Amino acid sequence: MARKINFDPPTADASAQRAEVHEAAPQRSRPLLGLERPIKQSSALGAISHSLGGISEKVKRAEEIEQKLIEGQVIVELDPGLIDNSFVPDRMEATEEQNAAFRELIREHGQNLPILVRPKPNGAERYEVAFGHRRLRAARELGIKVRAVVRSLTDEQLVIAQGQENSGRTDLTFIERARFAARLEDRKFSREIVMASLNVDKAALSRLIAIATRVPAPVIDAIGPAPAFGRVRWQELTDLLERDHNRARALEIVKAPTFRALDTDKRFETLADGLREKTSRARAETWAAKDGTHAAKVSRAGKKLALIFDDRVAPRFGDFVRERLQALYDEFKAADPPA
DNA sequence: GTACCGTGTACAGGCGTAGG
DNA sequence: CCTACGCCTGTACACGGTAC
Repeated sequence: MARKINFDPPTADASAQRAEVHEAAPQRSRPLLGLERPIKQSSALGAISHSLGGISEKVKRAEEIEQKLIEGQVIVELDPGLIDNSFVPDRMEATEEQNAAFRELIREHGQNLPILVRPKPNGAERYEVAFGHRRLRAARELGIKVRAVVRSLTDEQLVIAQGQENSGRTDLTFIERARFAARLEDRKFSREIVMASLNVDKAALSRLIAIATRVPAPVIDAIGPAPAFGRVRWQELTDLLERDHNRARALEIVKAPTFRALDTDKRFETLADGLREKTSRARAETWAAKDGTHAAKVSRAGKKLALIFDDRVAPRFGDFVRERLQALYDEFKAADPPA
């Protein structure tokens, strides 16, 4: 299990730096409307590391992470127009139905949990969201203020907060996580940071990045988040894409209007099926004897090779071969002994 | 040579679902 | 309701490459 990273600097002046962070948000002269409700001063971010072990429900865990991140901070109401999305996107675009449902939830019950933003590092009078993208979007669309906690965060802290919140909630699909990891890697974040952000170990991170970079971006975009498919199926698709001319074929398949009309999981399945068919057909060949009889078919799929005998073409030839498998195997071993 | 890192493979456990 | 099954996820471990 990868550990959570501690946001507090491990130096002797950690408390001084924390105090600075706490003061930073209220001091900035930004058009902050609405309430300013100090909760309590505490070692908010650092506490994440110690408190999540026994909580089983994912949503509770995500909320706990959020609580720790916003604990001790001032909640303000911000104009969504002043807030930009994270510089590293994570979630793929939700469907309009999902957005509408979430919007209605906010409209009816209000925004219970604040989002986390940081002042833009370039000094402009704008903010950048670490987590709460959906709440922000809903507020934008409803034309209402969004309740937010403002913290000064480094780039590393921002992506860790963003990633850990998503990991806790597990509402990012495998490919969304893979993309997020690859984007962080692209931006030269250390493996340490990316591992902490996604809450994965180095092996898992390696797989995430490998898949996100080996599958062409247009293919991922065309498939979408595919929530029904995890690491194994994406790995399989990645392998399929790297065989023969499957890459070009995949790009053709995803362009088709009929493909785009499917939902995201169906798109994944359709593409995988299409590439599998192509692979097996391309590798199936007929073996012809010297007398011209098409006595067997050889079909290769991945690491498996199948021989198919047709009794109508070469009666009993299949049984003949089967009875001699041991002799063939012995001959094979003698000719090609293991190293 | 040793330590570390990234990668790939195999396996076990958990979870959801279909079928009896 | 129980069981079998398939799939996803986390983990352990081995291997190759690289830095020291």
